[in-house]
Amino acid sequence: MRTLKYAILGLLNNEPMTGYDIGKEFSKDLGEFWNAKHSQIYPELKKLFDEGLIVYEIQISGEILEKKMYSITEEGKEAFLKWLKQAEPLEPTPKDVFRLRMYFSNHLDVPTRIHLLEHQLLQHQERLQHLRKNNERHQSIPPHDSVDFGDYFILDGAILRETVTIQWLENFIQYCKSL
Amino acid sequence: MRTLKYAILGLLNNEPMTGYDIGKEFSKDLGEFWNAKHSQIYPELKKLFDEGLIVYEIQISGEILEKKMYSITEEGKEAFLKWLKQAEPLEPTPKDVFRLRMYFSNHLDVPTRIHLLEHQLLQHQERLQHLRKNNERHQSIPPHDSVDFGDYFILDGAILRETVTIQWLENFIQYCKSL
DNA sequence: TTAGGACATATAAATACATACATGTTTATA
DNA sequence: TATAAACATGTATGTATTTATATGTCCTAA
Repeated sequence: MRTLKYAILGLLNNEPMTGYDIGKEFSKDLGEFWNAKHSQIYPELKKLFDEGLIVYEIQISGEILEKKMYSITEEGKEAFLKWLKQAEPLEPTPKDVFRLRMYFSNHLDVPTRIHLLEHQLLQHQERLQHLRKNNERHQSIPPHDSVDFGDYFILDGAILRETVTIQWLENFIQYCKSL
Repeated sequence: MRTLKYAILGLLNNEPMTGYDIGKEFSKDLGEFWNAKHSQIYPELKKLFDEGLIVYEIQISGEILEKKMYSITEEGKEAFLKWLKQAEPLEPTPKDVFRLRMYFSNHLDVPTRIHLLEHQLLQHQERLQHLRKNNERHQSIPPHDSVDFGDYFILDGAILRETVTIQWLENFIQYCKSL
């Protein structure tokens, strides 16, 4: 599917950046739904360059440090927009180790079960708080054609997702405590 | 992390089955949170056998068709239970191509955006219906130490997840239509 | 009785991803 | 002015996963 390809093209379609910058983007809100390590990013950038979808310009930081500032080509924009417009069949639901564990939870004694659930709950509460904090940035819905719109959109989705996960966990903790 | 290893051990901990059966399990409710193709299952079974965590008995179906009925060993049970009890740090949030696409949605004209959202919505509605149908099997919460408990638990989570995804999509469709 | 779908197992090849190795420079701050 | 954190780019190796290739048998329904 080459999804990373399009993630990178999409970022470069907004503004030129370095491989390092792309890695940083993946640690922000976008990282809630897509990410890659630099060991995947740099080879992919080379590939996209070979395909003529991006170009770069070497910039000097300080005295000698070279960085490659990548930007998207016309061909790259076309490829990106073609991908962006595509309506695709639903992907298989994403893997989730914790839920796999809970699938087998009948083999756990009740206190251990509660402990695992509460441990998970705490972490989701922290993530939710973090997401809400990020969301404060948006005072209202950003203009639909601004770069911020997508960020607002998926942050909203991430917050809903965490909220419902927390509900689910709390629900089952309560049930287990009633046993 | 060898998660597939534990998914398989967990299934065999419930009852002996063949590689083919394991594949079928991954196409049921469990598949909402973990799955693997047979090309991954068979080599993993060989590996688990080499590690002494499972054994098999050859059974004949019909006249000649051999099938390997796998069952878990004591060592396998121990390994499985040890894994099951572990409280682990939150995994990174799962990748989601559609949300990645929507992150870049400011580059789409509004009708295309609505079309993509509605296409996605329809598919999630179908999945939700399918999950609800599966859930009818459970008249009430199964006993906490029965094999059905985990199934009920994660089905409930899957239904909540789809419900909130649909809410999110409907919300944004409405917003886009107001533009 | 025959054809199609389900049952059954396996390997090969390619892609995707994570972890580790490798090597530096620049900037802010203590 | 030293030092730690952030900036910056790459490769190597191993693991995980998907898609394709390969080869059958068994069962059910028309």
